[in-house]
Amino acid sequence: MPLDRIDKAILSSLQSDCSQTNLQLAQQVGLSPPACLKRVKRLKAQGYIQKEVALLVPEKFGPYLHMVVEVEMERDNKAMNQRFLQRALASPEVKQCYQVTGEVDFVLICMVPDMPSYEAFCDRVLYAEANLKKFRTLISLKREKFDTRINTG
Amino acid sequence: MPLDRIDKAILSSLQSDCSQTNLQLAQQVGLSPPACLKRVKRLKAQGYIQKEVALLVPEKFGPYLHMVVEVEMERDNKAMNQRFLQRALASPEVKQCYQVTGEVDFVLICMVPDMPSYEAFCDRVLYAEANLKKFRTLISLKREKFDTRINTG
DNA sequence: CGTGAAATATGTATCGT
DNA sequence: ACGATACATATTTCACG
Repeated sequence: MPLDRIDKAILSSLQSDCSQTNLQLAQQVGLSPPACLKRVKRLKAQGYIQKEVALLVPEKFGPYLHMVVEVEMERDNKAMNQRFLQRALASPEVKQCYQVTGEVDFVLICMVPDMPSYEAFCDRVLYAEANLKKFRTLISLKREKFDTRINTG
Repeated sequence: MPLDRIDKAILSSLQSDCSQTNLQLAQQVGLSPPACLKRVKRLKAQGYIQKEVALLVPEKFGPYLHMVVEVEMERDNKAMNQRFLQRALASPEVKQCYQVTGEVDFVLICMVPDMPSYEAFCDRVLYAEANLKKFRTLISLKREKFDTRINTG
C-alpha cells in the first residue's frame, strides 16, 4: 500500500498548513471533499500523521536561548545510558535529542529562558549523572531555521 | 496586553493538538465556543501562533538519517557568512539552523535519506563555500525526542 | 470517486454583566 | 471589555449512485 501522487500532495500540504479546511485541501489536490477527507482519515489511521500542532512564535513569550549540548558517556553501559536518557527526555528544557555515533553519544537541543535556567538544568540532569564523561555546550542566540516538514517521497 | 491564564491554556492546548474542534477547546479552557474562538483569532492576529502543521512520522517514508553539523567559518565576514547562510537555509536537507557563539559558528540539523545524499549536500553547500574553515558531522541513526512545544510562561 | 442531504462546527449579532 | 445565548453560515460526514 504505497502512497500515490494525491496522498503525497495531501501530506505535503498538511505539513505546511493543517489549519485549512477540507474543502480547500480537496480543491488543492483535485478531489471532492468527501474523497479527500476519506484519504486524510486513512492516512491518519495508517500512522502517517503523528499529530497536528500549532507552532508558536518564541519571541512573543520573552527572552530565550537555545543550547546545543554534546554529551559523551563514560562507558557504553546500556542500562546506565538508558537511565540518563530517561532523565533527559523527561526534562522540559530538552526539546530534541539525537543519539549519535562516534565520540559523542547524544546531542540535545535545549531551550531555556536564560543562563541560570540552563545551569539549573545541567545540575539536575547532566552533573547528576555518574556515567556522563563530559559535555560541551554551544550557545545559540538565534535560530535561523526551523522546518518540521519532511520529504514525502 | 499580557496573556491571561485562559490564553495560555488555549496556546498550551493548541501546541499539543490543534486538530481538536473549537467546541472541545472551549470546553477544555472553560469558555463558551464563541468566546474561545474570539481568543484564538486574536492570538493568531497578534502573532502568537506562527502556523499550524501536521507532523509526519518519518519512518513511514523510508530510511533516513539525521546529521548534526557544526560549521566553523574562516573569518567573521558578515557578507560571506550571509551568503553561506542563504545557501544553507535554502537547502531542503537543512531542517534547522542555529547560529552559535564560540569556535563553531553554525549548527545545522540535516535530514537525508542516506549517506550519498548527505555527501551530495556537503559538496553542494559546504565544500562550495570558500569562507568555510571546517565542519564536523555527527551522524544520528535515532532521534529520541522531538518536541515543538515551548513554555507559554 | 462524485453528488446531494443531514449532522456538526464555525462564525456573527445581540444582550447582559 | 468580555462572556453567554441564539441564530446564521460553512464545513464535515454519510448515504447513494
